[in-house]
Amino acid sequence: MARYAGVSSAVVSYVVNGGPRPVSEETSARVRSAIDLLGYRPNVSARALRIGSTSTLGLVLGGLENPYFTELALSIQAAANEAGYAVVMGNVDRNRSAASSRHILDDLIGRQVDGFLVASENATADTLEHLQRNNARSVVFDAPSPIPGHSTVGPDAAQGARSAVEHLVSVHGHRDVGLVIGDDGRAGADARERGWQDALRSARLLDGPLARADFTRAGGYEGARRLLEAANPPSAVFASSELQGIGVLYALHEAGVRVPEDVAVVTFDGTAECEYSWPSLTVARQPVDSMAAAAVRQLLTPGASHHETFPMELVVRRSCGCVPQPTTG
Amino acid sequence: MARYAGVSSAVVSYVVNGGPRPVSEETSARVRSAIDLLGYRPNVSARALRIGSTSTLGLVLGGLENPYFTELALSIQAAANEAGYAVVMGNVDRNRSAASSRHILDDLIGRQVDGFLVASENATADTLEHLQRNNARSVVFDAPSPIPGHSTVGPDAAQGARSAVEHLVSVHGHRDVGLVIGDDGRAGADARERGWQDALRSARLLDGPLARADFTRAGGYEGARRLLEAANPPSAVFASSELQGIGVLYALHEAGVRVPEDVAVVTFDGTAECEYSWPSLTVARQPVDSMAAAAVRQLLTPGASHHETFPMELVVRRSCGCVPQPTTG
DNA sequence: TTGTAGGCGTTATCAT
DNA sequence: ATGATAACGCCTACAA
Repeated sequence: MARYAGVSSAVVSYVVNGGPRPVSEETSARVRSAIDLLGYRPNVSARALRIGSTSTLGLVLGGLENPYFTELALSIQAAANEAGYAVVMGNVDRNRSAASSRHILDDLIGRQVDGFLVASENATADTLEHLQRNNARSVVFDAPSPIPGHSTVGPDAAQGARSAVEHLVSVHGHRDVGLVIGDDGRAGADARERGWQDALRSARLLDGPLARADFTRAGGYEGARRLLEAANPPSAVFASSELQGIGVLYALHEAGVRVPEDVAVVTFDGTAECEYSWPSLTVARQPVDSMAAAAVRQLLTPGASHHETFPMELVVRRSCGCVPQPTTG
Repeated sequence: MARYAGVSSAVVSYVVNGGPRPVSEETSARVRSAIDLLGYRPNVSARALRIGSTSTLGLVLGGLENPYFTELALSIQAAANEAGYAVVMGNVDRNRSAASSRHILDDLIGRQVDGFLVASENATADTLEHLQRNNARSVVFDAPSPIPGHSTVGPDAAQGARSAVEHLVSVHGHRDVGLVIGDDGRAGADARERGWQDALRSARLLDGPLARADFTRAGGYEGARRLLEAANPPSAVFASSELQGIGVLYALHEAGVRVPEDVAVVTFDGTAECEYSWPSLTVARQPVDSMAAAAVRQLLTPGASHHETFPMELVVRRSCGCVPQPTTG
């Protein structure tokens, strides 16, 4: 006990956290030296027990194998640490069932985390309700749209998608732009799909062909295969997630189709992976850092819940045709 | 307080954790029903304070932007959860200085984690010593070689590298295999470099050209550029990390060099990213799951510290020349 | 400015 | 088989 080191008792508490009461410079110095002499560290469990706060946030997130989510998680980490909070990952297991996700929440609740950061894809009605029942603070990130009664943060996905497709149309003159997108069972519900549509319609073009497949590399591959097998394949493709974009590229290469000469590609998300794909992918990039910071801020500052939206930025690279290819083909 | 719900006191403890003392079936049932009636959850902080254990492991790991480390972290998570432990990430920030990494450790120590999983690249003498001084259990993972007095887990990197280079030599007949590898200041110290050398020498070939660069995509790009600029570039390249392999591919494409026809490539690590690169990368794959499980096991089971090594597996794909290319070039 | 003491929710020991 | 009770380490009135 550090108390024996100096001569004081609860004064050490005052010193450790600029306590509610002032301490004379002299004793304060003595305590501090004793602290790092004895290598004293406040016991977080005891503090948590007393205070009722663990300075810990729970991150509920599946699919960290998607580099976009990895980046998001890292940024959230950084933002949380910045604010003095640690992050414990909500047991993101590969095979997430309803039961397991309930289990995850209960574990985190039991650990007395001060708040929950829930990825949109994990924010089922069930989950949100469970959280509310245990009156836990929470914010949903990567949210495509507001969720009544909950704080949400997300990109302006429609705008991002639109800007990518508009680039294809107005700069490169494509008139037939296909879409590879996920299938959440609600056709047309995805903002990315709307953005793609908007861009085409306001250019007075017909909706291009569309392939629904998983939001994975394999899904992108499969979607592109379907597009290619048509009698009249499109001259450009918008892959609505970077992972799919990578798969699209693979399918195109495998089929001997040149990118961007034969088919141009643009995509959505924008991690490091699509910077070093070949060709490098033109992409509507998510403002990951800003969104992460906003999510943590919303979680930590009291106030009415609302939806916060962030603009996406078009990053132009080779796959749309902007950078000349080497003299290969 | 759940105690008022039933009529008992510490019996609830016995029933919650099959306690050290038996409980009659009748009261046990009464307690259990009270528990989920009141939605009671044991307070982990209090338990930790009393018991001295938090059922939490600290993961000290920089560079999660490398998908190999992401996979490793995920597997460690899974293994830890399996064993009933949560994982809190050791504030992996982008700009890790000595001071910050010390700060990370102290935070984790204060949180009373039951043990530390430290990535080899973060396991500086300083860090290890600090851990020992605070008598914290720890294990170093992704360790290239034993560290006296510490538990370590790592791949048999020399064997993995050798098998990749041997494939190039014996199956595809390459006689001039370049190496792109990191620079840790100790030339020749890396087991991957030794494996590459061994494979060449036992085939009675001369050491190929060698480029040292960062273990990143950009590093691989830069290394490949240097190899290409030589008057006599090699006919094959071993990139000693997957990230570098991706960068090598990019540089080759950009220069209009065909892979694998003009230059073959093999690499090391083996996450999903190199499965969908073009061409897909032949790779010596790390046994991520086994290593993660072993690290957690070593950390949790008492016993003398030792070094545990895991064999790597060669995954053959297109970049070495095994799969015929489409009729493009 | 500093010391004393009570209590946060658990578990474990000691009685009963 | 179960009820009381002390103690884990910290924070914070309150007293000095």
